[in-house]
Amino acid sequence: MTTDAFLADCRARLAFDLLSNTWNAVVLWALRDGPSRPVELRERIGGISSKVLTETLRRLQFNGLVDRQVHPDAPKRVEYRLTALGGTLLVHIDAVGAWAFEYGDAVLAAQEAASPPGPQSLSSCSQDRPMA
Amino acid sequence: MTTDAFLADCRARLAFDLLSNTWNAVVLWALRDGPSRPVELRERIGGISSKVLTETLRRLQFNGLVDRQVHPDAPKRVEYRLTALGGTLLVHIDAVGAWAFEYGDAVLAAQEAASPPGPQSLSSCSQDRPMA
DNA sequence: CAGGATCCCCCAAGATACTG
DNA sequence: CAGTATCTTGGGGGATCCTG
Repeated sequence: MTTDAFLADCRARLAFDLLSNTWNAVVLWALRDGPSRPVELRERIGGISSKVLTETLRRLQFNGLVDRQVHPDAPKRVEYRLTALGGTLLVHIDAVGAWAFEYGDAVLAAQEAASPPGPQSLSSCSQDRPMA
Repeated sequence: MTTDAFLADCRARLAFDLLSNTWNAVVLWALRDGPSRPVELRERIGGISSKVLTETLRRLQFNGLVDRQVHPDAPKRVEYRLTALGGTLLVHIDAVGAWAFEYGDAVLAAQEAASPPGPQSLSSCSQDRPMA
């Protein structure tokens, strides 16, 4: 853990990569309250297209974080749920979510302090999530 | 937290966005052991260009997570350090890093189990970090 | 409703070169 | 060594249409 620590230490990177895209964390978070169907997830999340949701779920599944189940009912019924592994990661995602609740304002304050004088910038929510 | 929970709940999103790019988390992590100069960070991280490092640091600074200090020495000397706010987030990033140490193998196993028969795929590290 | 297939756009991130 | 300026690209992610 001294010189070329990080490249060598790719284990940690692996996890960071897992969270370094727009939807993985959000979708995992959306699965916190139990198995859900895609429609449910979509309305719960908001602003994610069906295509992207599927991609994300498949990606999570590929990494062993999510499990897909098809109930052979009359109208096909699909459910996604966290795997045990996914559950262990969710804990930390939750923690980050909680962090946001506590310090989100501080971040927004810093952003406003940093950005120019622009008077009417305050962001209540919705559209304005400026930069990564 | 019922219907349109997540969009409303943009606080959490704000934090997820903070981690939803390739370098933010890694750089924060690289700052865990105290103030560092860009060169140090670069060699510690590995694989990040000077340009991208600067961009990342500036972005973190913009969000109030990192602090930039210029020592007016003979050869200009710049240091970046975590802010108090950044420290509070680092805790959780650390947790994710630790998670990776514990469950990284499980993820890789899942990946291999999922991908076709391909015999010689085992990834020790280095280049092969397949997908997000 | 689940989720493929397509087309398209944009920008994060890489490479390279230059300044103080 | 710190940082900026350009140019380029890959692919994530949006929109739309179509199927079982």
